[in-house]
Amino acid sequence: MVRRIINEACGERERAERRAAIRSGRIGASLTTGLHARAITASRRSPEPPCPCARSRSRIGDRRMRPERGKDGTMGSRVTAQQVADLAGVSRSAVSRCFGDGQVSEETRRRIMAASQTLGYRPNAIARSLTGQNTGLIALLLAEIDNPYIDLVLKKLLLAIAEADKRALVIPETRQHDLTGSTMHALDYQADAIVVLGGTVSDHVVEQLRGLDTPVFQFGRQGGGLGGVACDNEMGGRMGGRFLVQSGRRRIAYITKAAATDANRRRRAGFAAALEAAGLPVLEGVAQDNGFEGGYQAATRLFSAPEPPDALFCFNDIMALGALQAAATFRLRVPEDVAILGFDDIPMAGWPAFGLSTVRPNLDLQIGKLMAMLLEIYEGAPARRTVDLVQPDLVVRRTAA
Amino acid sequence: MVRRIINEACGERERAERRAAIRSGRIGASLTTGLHARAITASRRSPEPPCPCARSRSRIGDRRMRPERGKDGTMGSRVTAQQVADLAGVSRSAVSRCFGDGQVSEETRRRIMAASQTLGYRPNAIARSLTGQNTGLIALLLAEIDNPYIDLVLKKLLLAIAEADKRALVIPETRQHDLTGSTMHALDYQADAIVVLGGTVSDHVVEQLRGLDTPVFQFGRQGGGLGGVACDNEMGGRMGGRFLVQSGRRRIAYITKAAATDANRRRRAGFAAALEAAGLPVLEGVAQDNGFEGGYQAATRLFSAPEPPDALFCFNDIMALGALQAAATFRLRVPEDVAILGFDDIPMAGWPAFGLSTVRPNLDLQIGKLMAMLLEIYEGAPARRTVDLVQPDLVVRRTAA
DNA sequence: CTGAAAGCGCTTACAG
DNA sequence: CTGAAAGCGCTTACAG
Repeated sequence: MVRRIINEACGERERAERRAAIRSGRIGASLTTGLHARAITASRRSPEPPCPCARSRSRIGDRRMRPERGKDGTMGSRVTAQQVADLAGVSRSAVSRCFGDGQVSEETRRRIMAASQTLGYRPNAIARSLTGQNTGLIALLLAEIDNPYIDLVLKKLLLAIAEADKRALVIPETRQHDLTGSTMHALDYQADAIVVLGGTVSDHVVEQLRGLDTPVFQFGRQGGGLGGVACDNEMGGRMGGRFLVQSGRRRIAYITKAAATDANRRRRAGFAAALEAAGLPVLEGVAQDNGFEGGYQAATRLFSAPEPPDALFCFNDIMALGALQAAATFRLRVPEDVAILGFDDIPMAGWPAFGLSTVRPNLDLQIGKLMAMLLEIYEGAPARRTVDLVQPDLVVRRTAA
Repeated sequence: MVRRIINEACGERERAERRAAIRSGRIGASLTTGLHARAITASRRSPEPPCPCARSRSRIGDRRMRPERGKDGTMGSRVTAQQVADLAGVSRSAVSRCFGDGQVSEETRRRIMAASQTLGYRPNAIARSLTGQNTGLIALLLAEIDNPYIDLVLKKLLLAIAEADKRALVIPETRQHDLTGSTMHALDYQADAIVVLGGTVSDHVVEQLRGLDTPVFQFGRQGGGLGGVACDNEMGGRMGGRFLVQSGRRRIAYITKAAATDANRRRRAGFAAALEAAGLPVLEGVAQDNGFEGGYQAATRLFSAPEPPDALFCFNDIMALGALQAAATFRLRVPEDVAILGFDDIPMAGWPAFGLSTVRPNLDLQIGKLMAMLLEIYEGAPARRTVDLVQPDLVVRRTAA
């Protein structure tokens, strides 16, 4: 055992005296006394001879080279709970309880709120995170950064997270099979959960993420033992295939990039099943990429064949738009000569210029389910391990009817 | 003065003894001794009779209901610097220095790195933020959430921020004239800087942000006394106008939504100046919105007039695409009958389907300049107060030549 | 180069 | 309901 002598108690005593004074009405809790309170605090912090902490304080105060108080009287976020406590004549604990979910008397709450108002106090979320139950941060791992569908997902998710009063730490992950150092750093912020957006990330990365002690969810991706939500891609493929078959098409092609992402495999499987049920083969349309050019070129190749297809089902809308352009180049009438069907229902698909028929994932429902899973962990529930599949809708516009 | 007796020193002594043992070679710094070290730590934390902190610890340990050690041997991020220090036989300070920019001897660094490796230690960024110079967080205030150009900006900025080893806290701001509570909360995370993306946010919001003690920058917006970067919109407007004039157009319209955003005002001013220099008037094309439909309808109205324009300069590419569609509806040849010019050069503009001529902001240069400003504040420089204008380029494709 | 101590701004049992 | 104390996981002068 060792005894240590701590000399900050004088400040404590001053504070207690002041509290008594405020309560007895000898001093009012006004801005003026607030300044007074600050003077007391300061004297506590740097007794003569000036103690080391004074040096340290000023350095930190300096670090952003801004005054403690804004020119317009609003305070910067440097006001601390102690300052509020001093001005209100209560303890720091009371202030904490008042801003947290603790019990505070009406009178105390009133004083604290008034003081906070005056000083412009807002609790430091970082300090809160260090000691509290959670950080309020949700890390969004953006795997497919140039997928316009993911753009949509990201925006809706950002809105939903803000709505739930959480914060989004957005991390662009440029590697597919490993985590970048930048991502690792972002993960050091103790996010309450991680959401992997998009289907291109490898199972290995998912495995790495599972090694962390943070719940991980996936959006638009299945497998890897992670919970999450996804569009029922197989169902979507089946819906598309069935629709084309029923509208009398016989030479039906599926256009996609060769790479076997999970979403692609499933859409294709459902599609193939639908054609097979009708005794039809799947014509192959291989694209260089999953973008406009890819769709354009794959369709061009198909249209140049001796027996061109009478229907195209494209892995996504952008490719379908490329295919649409190819059809125009070949002077094919859409949908009379060739039906074109996309997937995703990006905003552009609905533009009158295109009138693209497509399979629309129920994005809002997916986001809703994901948010529910996310919020469950704040209730102390263990992270889900299953992927919730959400059924898409067929949107019939002009390009396939 | 008050004397306080602190009983944690026993743990300290044990630690010191152990350090000596490790150094003298009596114990090796292996995984096994690592577990041993943890046992010591544990005994320090809960001496018999079990002290209160044991309770508190277990609660916090429980809070995520995960074991201290993953099934595959990887550690969760719950390993602390103290554990590494114990295993390496050094002080917590040494570990901190090793992961920070402090001075550490080669041997010490080796031991610490080995121990960290074994335990899977990564410094807790939140704790670091609380005590360190900065948080490494950059708040991105996303004002125009459905502007596809801002999508592009956001992605590039996310990449640049990750590249600079900073983290992006992305905040969707749905209100134009005030900050939402959600945004206020996000700002409580002590971001090192705030970047306002997009031009639609009001000066009042900018004023509120300036009240915080965090440097604020703006992207694609001028005024309000905030530093930042923006496309030289006036110059862009002038380039567009001059180009149309020089290609022989005489009845030139400017299409935009009536609302007077800053970018709109400037583009229009430059454009009008170019036409005026040629003695030409600006034909007005008023749109409902700044999207595809808006462009389509405004163009439709212009084409229906007794003397339709022979050139359209649109506020942005999406509107220009709408106008292009309107031209097709009117069976107008582009560019022979009517030239169409956009602004932004979104990826779609370059698709062969459109071949949209447009004014291209130099996005990479803008991002580069913004990042430079952002990084300056980490050097202790005061936030810049001026907006750097970056000159755009004219991209001539098929719709105006 | 190194360790002990103090501190960052909060929260949370604990004991009134 | 309230305050004093301990603690969250780090960093950083300070004094060797």
